[in-house]
Amino acid sequence: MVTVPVSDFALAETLDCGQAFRWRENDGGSFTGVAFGKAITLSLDGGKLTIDGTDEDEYSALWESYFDLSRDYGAIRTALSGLHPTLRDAAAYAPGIRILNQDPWEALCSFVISQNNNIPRIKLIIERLCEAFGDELGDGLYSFPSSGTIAALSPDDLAPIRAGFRARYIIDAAQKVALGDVNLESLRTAPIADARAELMRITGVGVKVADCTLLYGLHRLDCFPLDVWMKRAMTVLFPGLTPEDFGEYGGVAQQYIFHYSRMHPELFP
DNA sequence: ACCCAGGAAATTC
DNA sequence: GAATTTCATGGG
Repeated sequence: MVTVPVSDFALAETLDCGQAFRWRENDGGSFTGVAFGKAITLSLDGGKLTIDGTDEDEYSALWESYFDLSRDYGAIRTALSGLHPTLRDAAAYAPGIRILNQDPWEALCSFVISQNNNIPRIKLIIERLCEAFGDELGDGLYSFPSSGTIAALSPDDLAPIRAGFRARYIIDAAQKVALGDVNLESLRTAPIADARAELMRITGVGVKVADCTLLYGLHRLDCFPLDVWMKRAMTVLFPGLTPEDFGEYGGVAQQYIFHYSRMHPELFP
């Protein structure tokens, strides 16, 4: 168990805003989930974050980075708020959002599953994937299966998770990652256009899934994924602006806007 | 029986 | 090449 002071961080805003799919809210507002093969429970009380299921060493090596706790999101929010009044409103609506440092393979696989799908069902498919092919961690929790594990499967093997037409996409992604044909780690520093093109060599990965992988899996904070919600939001709330106009922290802006738009569907008749 | 879902591939024009 | 159709599944 570890307790640390935090600011600009809210559990529900960060863990249930569509960037990660494996965190569940418990009674009382704590969250339980699995990342990098470790299960933890988080609670936040008066600016103090408590993580149950870890220790100081693991916190420093993993969770501080996973939750991006050493970055000054207050400063990012201030900078973004000056760009556009509606962006200021969106950032003020959920000021506790942080962009997670997820495992790149998990992010890639999750956003392949996300295509033409809705968030509740995305979560169900991913949970079935983990339960069937991940390692059991106790308490009904499972790790996300490695690319090597999935690479050895056939579409028939994946039938029980009911991913539909995405099954063969999942397998192609796993094979390219497991064989090193696509080197995810090299995409942390590659020029963003090259990184996107490399990901799009995978069947089932287009611009949107590639950008989500770069932002949520490789922490490329300038990536600005455009899904159906964001396209609507750009047309209605930010006419004339492009993703590039949001700058080096465009990905953070994107997440503020995505969450704000999803919580205010009445803005989009 | 519709329609849609954090899209992308396959087909058609 | 750009526009349209199809893809598998579940929920409303």
